[in-house]
Amino acid sequence: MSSARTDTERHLRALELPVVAAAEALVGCTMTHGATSGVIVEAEAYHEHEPACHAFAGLTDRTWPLFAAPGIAYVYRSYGIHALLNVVVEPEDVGAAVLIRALEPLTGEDLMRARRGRDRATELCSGPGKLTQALGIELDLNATSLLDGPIRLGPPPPERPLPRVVAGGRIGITRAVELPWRFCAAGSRHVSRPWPAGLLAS
DNA sequence: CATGGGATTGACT
DNA sequence: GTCAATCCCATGC
Repeated sequence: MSSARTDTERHLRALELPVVAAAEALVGCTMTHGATSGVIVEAEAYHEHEPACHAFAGLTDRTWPLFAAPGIAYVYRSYGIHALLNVVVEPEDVGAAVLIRALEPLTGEDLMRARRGRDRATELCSGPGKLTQALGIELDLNATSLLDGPIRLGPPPPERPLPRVVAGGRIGITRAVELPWRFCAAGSRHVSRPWPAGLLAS
């Protein structure tokens, strides 16, 4: 695929892929809620067969959206404080999702600044808890469709080259840390953390 | 039913 | 670098 051409179906194709490929393919796509939107610059894959995934515990009151059809949001409370946004993928009855970890702000930056109480563009959406705050996403949007809204997953912005993607270990987990299931837009200043030296080119 | 910990962030030393 | 905030859920007694 040419990196100089965007693709209006990329987000839809990503929803049909296995979760690791989906996480990589979603980098460069857009996420929109109301007037705010951004380009995904960091995402991580989670799958029920590995212990860092909530779905590892099986089907529960908390995890059921992970086992639902691809294209819905899994939004959960982290550390009692933050709402974290995932894109559910893989067929129904398979628990898998892509955690959206960082966005490059595209529209509604001033509203993001007001919600976040921060000015610099790189402080608005550079973390999974930050971007939900910037976009106004809370737990009431759990299990809603990412194709019909209110939150919308969309294709990469037209006329923008797709980013090169680098892979590395996932952040903030204690189990299955060896899996290189974190994907970042190479060179982006909007990621949650700079990638370590060991990151592999994709 | 009590408890421990977490896919985080921001403030502070 | 350290640490508290804060709450839902899974686990174990």
